[in-house]
Amino acid sequence: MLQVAYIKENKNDVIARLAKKHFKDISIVDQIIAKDDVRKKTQNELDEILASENNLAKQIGELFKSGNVAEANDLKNKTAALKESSKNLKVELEKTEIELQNLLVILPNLPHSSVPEGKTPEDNAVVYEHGTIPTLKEDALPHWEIATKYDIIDFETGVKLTGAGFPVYKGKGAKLQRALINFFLDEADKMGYTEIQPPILVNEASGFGTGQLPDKEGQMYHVQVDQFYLIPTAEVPITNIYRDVIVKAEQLPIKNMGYTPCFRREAGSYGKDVRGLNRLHQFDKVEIVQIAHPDKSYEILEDMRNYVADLLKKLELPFRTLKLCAGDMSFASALTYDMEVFSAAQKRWLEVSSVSNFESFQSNRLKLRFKDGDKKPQLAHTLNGSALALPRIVAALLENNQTDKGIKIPEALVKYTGFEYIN
RNA sequence: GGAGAGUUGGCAGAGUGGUCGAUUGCGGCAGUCUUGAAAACUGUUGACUGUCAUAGGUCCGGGGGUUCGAAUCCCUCACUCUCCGCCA
Repeated sequence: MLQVAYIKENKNDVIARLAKKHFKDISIVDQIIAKDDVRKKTQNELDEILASENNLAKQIGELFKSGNVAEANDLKNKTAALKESSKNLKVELEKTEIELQNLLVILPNLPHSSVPEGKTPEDNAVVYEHGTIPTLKEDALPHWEIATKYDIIDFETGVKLTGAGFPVYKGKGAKLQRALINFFLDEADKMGYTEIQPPILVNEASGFGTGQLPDKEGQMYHVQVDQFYLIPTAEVPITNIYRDVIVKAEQLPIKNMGYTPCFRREAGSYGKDVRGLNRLHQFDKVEIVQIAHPDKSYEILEDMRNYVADLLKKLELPFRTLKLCAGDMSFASALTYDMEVFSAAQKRWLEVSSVSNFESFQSNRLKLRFKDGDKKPQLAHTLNGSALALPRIVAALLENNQTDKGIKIPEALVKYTGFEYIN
């Protein structure tokens, strides 16, 4: 959520940047400014009346105390009219505030100045490439066939137990999952991130805090009897730890990370995108989250994306880093890097990580602030990234590492899996 | 699931209708003293809104009500704790 004061002071810049993000309804900016003016005016009127009310109440109290009942009762009558108008103004103010809020939540975050122009994934800029794309033999298999061949992932049984998109990992498949999770956790730990094991069901306030609610309500599984939501990413609980929190400036940056299963309804997805492990309803992910001083957040974003790149190098996967164009970025992001690994048998790039700086967009909603000495509290910046999501990593590992001896496990993972080949 | 108690400022903890945005202690910050530090003493120390700056307004778990006036009374919801039940 953007701040009204910022919108007012930088109106033209805000409009230009919204346009860059291909936001359609630019008139909302003017509506917000007008609505806030109404809010201020109503607030002022109300405050004046409340001040008179407070004043009268004080006088009445003193009159009663000094036994001057007649005069006190006289003053009491005067309060009736004031109460009436303050009551009306309160209703009006509340209505205006809700309308203002409803307008504010429509606006996406503003793209950073370095974000490329563009509307679709084709406009994303490749900023880094690493590794060579392996040339596989003619009989190379896509990962869903490899999974069946070695009996390590059972998609059909997942359908039986739950439904499509809930695979069952077995034997070396399950061990590979565990190995990847531990590898990712250990690597993040080495980088000074504090490991968090959060709840994987969250309440409505948390869903709102990180922006999944109200707009993406349909993307989360909802436990209706208790009004809980299954988390679509560990970002939700790990970031909401700091909802309504004022931290000390010296504590920044705060670096947290955690492994959780993630649940996404993915309504509307179909075709090759959902084949095999490409898109699941339940998957595992290690997420890294940082809370940063506004002056440092872009430096930190670079650290984070380099960290994710290093992970992919250690896994010996060919990958590229994209800087997303303004039109392809998520609602809340100011700058996003996507990491894509090349899946050799499918012959396509698969997104395995997304690293973003949200600047103060999330923290404004979360009321996540920091305090520098005795200066006024100000909004912190939040950043997060997947480091990493498992399924597509597994897909790429299986497809790219097909050898005569079976699927070769990358060196860095062997001490976690305890085996060198899946065969 | 049943019964009871509670929710106050960074923390602890007073406050049961008026001068309470809130006693006090701890913690934090500043100063005195000291070569420096500790101790001691003194002062200071919430957030939001609003103003050029003052002023003013709002906030004592959330929401609603009673009253001229509510942290304090009433209703309601949420959460926490204790006991009982169930149980990994």
